[in-house]
Parts: sequence; structure tokens; C-alpha cells
Amino acid sequence: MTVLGASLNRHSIGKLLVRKSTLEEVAAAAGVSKMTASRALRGVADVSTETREKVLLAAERLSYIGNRLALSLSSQRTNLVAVVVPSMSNIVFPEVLAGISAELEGSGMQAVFGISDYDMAKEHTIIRDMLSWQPSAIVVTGLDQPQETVRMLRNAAIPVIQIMDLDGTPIDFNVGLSHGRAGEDMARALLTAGRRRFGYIGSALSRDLRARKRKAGFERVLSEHGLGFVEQQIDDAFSSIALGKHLTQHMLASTPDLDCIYYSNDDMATGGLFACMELGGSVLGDILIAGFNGLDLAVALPVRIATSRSPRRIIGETAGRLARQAVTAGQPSPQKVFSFVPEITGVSALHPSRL
Amino acid sequence: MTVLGASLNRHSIGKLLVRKSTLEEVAAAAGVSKMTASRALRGVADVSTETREKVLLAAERLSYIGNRLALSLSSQRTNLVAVVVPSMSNIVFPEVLAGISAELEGSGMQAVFGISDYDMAKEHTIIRDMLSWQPSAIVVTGLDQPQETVRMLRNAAIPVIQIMDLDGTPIDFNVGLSHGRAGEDMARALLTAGRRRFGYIGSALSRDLRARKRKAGFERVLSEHGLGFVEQQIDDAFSSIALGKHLTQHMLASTPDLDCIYYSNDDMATGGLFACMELGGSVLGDILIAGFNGLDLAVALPVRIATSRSPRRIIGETAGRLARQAVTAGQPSPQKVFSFVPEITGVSALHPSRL
DNA sequence: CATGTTAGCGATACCGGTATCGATAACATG
DNA sequence: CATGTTATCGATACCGGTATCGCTAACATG
Repeated sequence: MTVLGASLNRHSIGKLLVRKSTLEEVAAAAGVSKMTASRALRGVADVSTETREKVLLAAERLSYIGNRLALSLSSQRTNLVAVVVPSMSNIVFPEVLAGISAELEGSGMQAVFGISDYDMAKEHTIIRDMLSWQPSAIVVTGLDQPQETVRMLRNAAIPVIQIMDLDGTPIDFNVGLSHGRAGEDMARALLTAGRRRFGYIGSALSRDLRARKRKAGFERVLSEHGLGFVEQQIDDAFSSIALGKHLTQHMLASTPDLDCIYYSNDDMATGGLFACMELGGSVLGDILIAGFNGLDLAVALPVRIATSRSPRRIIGETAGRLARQAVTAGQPSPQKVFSFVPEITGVSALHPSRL
Repeated sequence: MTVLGASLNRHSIGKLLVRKSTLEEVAAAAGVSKMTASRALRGVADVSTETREKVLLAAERLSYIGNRLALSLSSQRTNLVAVVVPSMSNIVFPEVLAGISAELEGSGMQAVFGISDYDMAKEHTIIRDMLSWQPSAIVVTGLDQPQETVRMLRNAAIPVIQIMDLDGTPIDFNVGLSHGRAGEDMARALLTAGRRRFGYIGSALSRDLRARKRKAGFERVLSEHGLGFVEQQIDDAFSSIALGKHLTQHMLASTPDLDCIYYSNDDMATGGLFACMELGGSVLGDILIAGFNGLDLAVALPVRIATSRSPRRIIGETAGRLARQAVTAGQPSPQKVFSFVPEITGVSALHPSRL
């Protein structure tokens, strides 16, 4: 802890002025040159054991912490992984981030996150800001960035990892699942279970492209069977349990004779289930609630709902691993597309015994 | 997009070698000096309109994105806010992060996140790594960092914002709530509602200090009334709905005559509620489930549980605002401690009518 | 003893920006 | 016409590290 009076690089704590120490100061304290101190601290060759210990001691006494700005600028590598996700309002993207973060741990790499709020213009700005930090790789959500954003990403000259979605042309790496197909598969499973009168409840579809793709896939299969949604309730607010509950109450009031409601995701579906539970009566047995994500919540519910489990933790880990390999390993992964197929659970046959 | 063959600062995309353009190149393309280009791009004075437009055009054509490493190293300010949270496995900390992120938006500042997994040693390492990026402020969770970590934070010479907790001595700023008091308040509310036979179900108490403080507060009040937990189920795994459900099933099997179970948080409590719902019978009316956090989930449940709403979004926003003020505004906030008292909801009297 | 080899260390030039100060030209002023 | 003022721009020195190359001393070798 160096105490100075005249420096700019300071911050008042109590009445003291504290300044971070630099490599130069450590070197001076150890009686060697900057270069030797640098070598000693990094543990590279060409330093005698005696000198190394002097430097380490000096660094310890000065509480020296290296300046990664200088390191990165000098070495032309930041080992930063930029990650842009659309939302933090349900548990899905935090789990992706945790997966990336866990996979990067110990590799000397570090994730930096940004939230786009499902807003393409905001996403563009955020990506631009992130790129200015010269990340070694970038992870973005979805494959449907506007052309301008794609051009910027290509120009960044770093590995681009697009996650969550699969329906489109990747820039570089792609880790995700086909939401169109997830919708189709769920529709087929529900039809097989005998369901015929479908409602749809969704939110923020104007912004959430993947929810829209699931809905479109679902409708494709329905129409192949000469069917369609009997009723739809769509709100432009972001998804939440409360919103799902509210819209479901509306729908059940106007169209009570459905045998299945497909929701834009599990949060909405959970709200729907809660609405049904509060209504009581035969509703619970008659109407199957179907969502998407396979949240822990959805799986633990006292009454099962149908859902597709999105492999979000694995997607995060895979993205993290790709970034790590592309940066630290010599060669990036030869495999460019990592495709997952969500497992469907909880689809019960029509008119099951009451729970 | 500059195409070069010999540079190191490149990345192969297809068969092309792409390189990021620098201010020097923009300046050359515009026929001016680096310095003039810098001024033009930053919109500072001393540049003619004509020159400014030439530079902006050149920057546009070269897809120039400034290098913040260089900028920050040169200007000695990163405008980075480091944030260390213990977990991303429930929605609480993602909401804090979203609050910080939202408050920083448009200010030119950027949050960087790290996850400590409730591990003090890991937290120390993460904080060290973060500090090496020379953040302009740092947000850490809790007030109980080991002495070594506190020393490092003080030495960092930047504003330190400790969040979530309030029971302790802050380094600099403190935004949170007293978990000891939250536990006490909940116990008093439940006692007032006539509850007497309490169970406790918790998880990861060896690491989650704040859950431990709530439990301790709760027990203080119980013992003041000559009471204590009739039974406790504690598991060292991290909290989850599934774990809460599992432990509750255990507890109800061995001690069915409880009238209230206090859980370490709402995730665990929700699992507990689901366990009760599956058991059916009079359990739901007889046993009150009490948690902590006031998650949207808990509030929307078809059967209400008792909970204290932690103001996590506000805490995030306040932390973000403090960081912003300390860095961009001239003076940091004079108020150092921001204390919140969680609101308790869902405490129903003993033996309410069945739902 | 002359020469080669190696270990250990330092001087210097970057990395890509910005702050600072000085230079230049155009114009106004007495 | 000499001088002062202002607008516009560039040269230079940093910021705090690392890469590179060269230097020196100690030691081995013939």
C-alpha cells in the first residue's frame, strides 16, 4: 500500500490516499529491472531463484496486482469472452451464463455479460461496446441478427458462437436446438396423446423470435392434421408466472372446452397451471398444460405439465468450451454446429384420472 | 475490412484474413494525423467540420471500433463495474445483476460479473482477477469477506459496494437488508398468527451465511418465547425446489404434527408446498410454509406461502447508481448505508379454512 | 590462454489510444 | 506593415505491461 499525495490514480479512503502499485515499483523495491520483475512474476525462464524470490516478496509487500489492460494491450490478447443474452428475468439465461463461466474457470479466461432485453438495436450497441474491449471470442443469442450486426461480428475477427437457436445460417459456431422442431415435436406428442382442442398463450412474441418459431412449428403440425388453435391469448409484456396465470383465467372464461393449452414457455405455463388449480373442479384433469424449457420448477410441480427440456446448462458449457478451445488450444474445434434435441416429458393421455 | 497477409492480429474466416482497423489507419485514410482523428471521433473541439466528416466517413468505411484497452490504459479509467455474486442458480442474483446493468446503461459504464459459488477462497481469486482489470468500482455480496479479501478491496482504491447483507461493518458503501432481523420478524409474525410447533428446512448453510443469519434470528425470537425448532432437516447441497420437496417429505413422515415450517428460502419453501399438495388431506391447511425472498413464483402459487420480499432489483439498481455516481458524477454519494426492510406477506392464522 | 556457451538480466520498441503543448496559417487590429 | 488572436492540426510523451535482442560475467573446452 503506497501512500502518495500528488498522484491522480487515487481514491480517498478515510483520510488516506491510496494508489495501486505498478510493476515498475515492484521492480524498484526488489532492486531489479521491470523486465526481470515481469519474468519473475510470470514464472518464465531466465530468472535466478534468488532474484525471483526477491521479486515475489516485493510484490507481496506492495500488494501488487497486475494490470490486465496493459497486459492485454501489449500481448494483443484479452482472454475475455463477451456474452450477450436477451434477458435475465427467468432462470434460463442465468443458467447458460453459469455454464459458460464454469467452463472458463481456471483457463485464465473471463466472461463479460450484456443484456439486450430482446431488442435488436440494443443488442447491436451492446455487441459494439463489447467488441471495443477486444474479446477473444463472443457468444450471442440466436441466429437472426440484422445484417449490420452480422457484418460487425464478422469484422471482429474472433470466433463467434451463436447459441440457443439452430434455425438459420451460423456465422461461425452454433450451439443450440431447433425451436421450430421443438414446437413440431410437442404438437405431435400432444396429438398422439389424443389432444385436439388447443389454445395458445404467449407473451412478447414480437421480440422473442424463438418463442415465435416454436409456435409456428406447433401450428405447422396442427394444420397438417386439419387443426389450428381454437383460441389464442398473446400479450406483449415479458413472460412471467403472473401473466400466464392471468391470460389463462381469461381464456378459460371464454373457451372452457379446450383439452390442451400450449404456452410460450414454462413460466407462462406454470402460471396457467396455477390458474387451473385455483379453479379446481375437473379443469386439472381435462386440460393439459404444455410449456417449454423443462425448468426445475415445472418438473417438481405437484401436477405435471408437458414440457420440452432445453439443455441450457450444456449449451452454456459447450459455448464456453468452444471459446476456450478456440483461444487457448492451438486449433479451434472442427465441429461447427452442436445440435440438441430437447426431451419431451409430462405428456399425459386425454382424460387421465384426476390427480 | 482490411485484408492483410502478415499481421498477427487476425483470425481466419473462410479463406480470408481479417484484421481490426486502428485509429492510425482511419487517420491515414482520412489524410489526417492520429490525434485529429481521435478528436473528430470523440467529438471534441478543435476540428473543422470538413475534417470531422472526412474522419467519420473513413471510420465508417473501415468499420472502425475503438480499442477500449488502449483508451482505458491511456485515460486511467475503465468505467468497468466488477460484480461478484455467489450463485446464479435461482433468480435472485440475476435480478440484482439486471438491476445494476439497467442502471449503468447509457452511462458508458459496463458491468463485469463473476460467480463465487458461495466459496470464500474462490471469491478472493475472482475479486483479484476482477481488480486486475482496473474496474472503476466493485460490487461484492455480503459483508463477511475474510480479512485478506477486505485488505485487497481497500487497497484497490476504488469504491466498494457491499450488497444484500447489512449485519456487519461495511468497507465503503452498503446496500442491503438485515437477514438476522428478517428471520426475527418472520418468527414474530408467525408467532402472532398462532403458530407454535416449528420445523426448519435448509440447505447449504455451511456456505450461505445469510440463510444462517435468518435462521439464527428466527431462533432468537423462538427462544425468547421458550420455543425452538421441533425438527430440522438440513442438507449441504445447494437450494432447489426438488431438495425442498424431498426434505419436506422426510420431515412430514417423521413429525407430522407441525403447524409451520421455516425454509432457508422460497425455492426450498416452494418444494415444501408441492410436497404438501401431493400429500393432500388436511396438511395444506394445518402447516404454514414460510420462506424468504418473495419470488414471483411464491406470490403466484395457488396456495399462498409466507415469505419476506427481498428488494433485490432495488438493491441492484441502488448499487449501480452508487457506482455511476462515484465514477461519473464529481462526488460519490454521501449516504453510505442503504437499508431495506423486507415486507412479510402470506402469514395466515392458525387453522384457516381449507383452500 | 583464447574461444565458445550459457545463464541472467536490462534497454528498447512496441500495443493503441489520449493529454499536452507547440506550430502554422488566416485573419483582425492599430 | 508589424503584431496579436484564433482556429486547426500534429509531434511527442505517456499509460503499464511484454517481446525481442543484446550485453555481461561465469564457466567449460581445446
